[in-house]
Amino acid sequence: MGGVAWTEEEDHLLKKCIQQYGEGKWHRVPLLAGLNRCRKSCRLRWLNYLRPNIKRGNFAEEEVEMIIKLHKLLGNRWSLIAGRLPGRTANDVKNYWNCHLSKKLNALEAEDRQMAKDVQVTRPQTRNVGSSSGKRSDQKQSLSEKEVQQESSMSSLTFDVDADGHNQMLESQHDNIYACLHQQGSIVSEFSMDFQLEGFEAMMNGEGSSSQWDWGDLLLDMDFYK
DNA sequence: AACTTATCCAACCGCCGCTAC
DNA sequence: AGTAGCGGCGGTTGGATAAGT
Repeated sequence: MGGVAWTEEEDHLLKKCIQQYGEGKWHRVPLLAGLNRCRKSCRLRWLNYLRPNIKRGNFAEEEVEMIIKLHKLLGNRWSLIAGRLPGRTANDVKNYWNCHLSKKLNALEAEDRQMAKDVQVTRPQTRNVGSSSGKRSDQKQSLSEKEVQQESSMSSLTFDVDADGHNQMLESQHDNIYACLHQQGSIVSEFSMDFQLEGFEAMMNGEGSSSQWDWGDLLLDMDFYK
């Protein structure tokens, strides 16, 4: 293990403390519980091991598929991904990804790249980007707190993209992303998810490992959520 | 059976953003 | 505006165990 393993006695003390005082106030937990552990260790032990309804054991096929899809959308934002998998912790998801999926997917991606060499790919171009732009986060940083509050209360982003005779619409309101692909007035497929807007914006700005994300990926994901 | 190597996963560490002062 | 304290997050570590030779 990467540190000193927790004993049953320590687990019992921590559980008792949380039951008595509730979650939060982690800085006080070591003192209240009488544990010789730092606040972070206590929090982690509770979240990853002692919390009720934690699912242990192998990941189901549906869970693995979900992780792959979400990782494509969100990158290494394990807590957000775990939030979509009841009973799974961010640490579990991260470990599973690092041990099982990253190698597997790297191999698959290498294969894809090889195949894509001979294929000309046309990506949809953003035509109308409502209140959001590529520099949205920079703009937001320069806004006053009041302005940010006003903006976030409106937060509706609409994107209208033409590609191959299809209209693609992506809309974000608060914590929800809605996307649909329609042709000749009728919806071909729809996609809806309740992510935090901030995370979505980060993706749009190409921050972090999510920079791989693009319209094509989203449309691919729509199939999954049909 | 004994040893080596690979894999798994709980725990730790350092950083970040937020809040209060 | 600057700073300290906090919760939270992702990356990394290293001991336990399984698999291979």
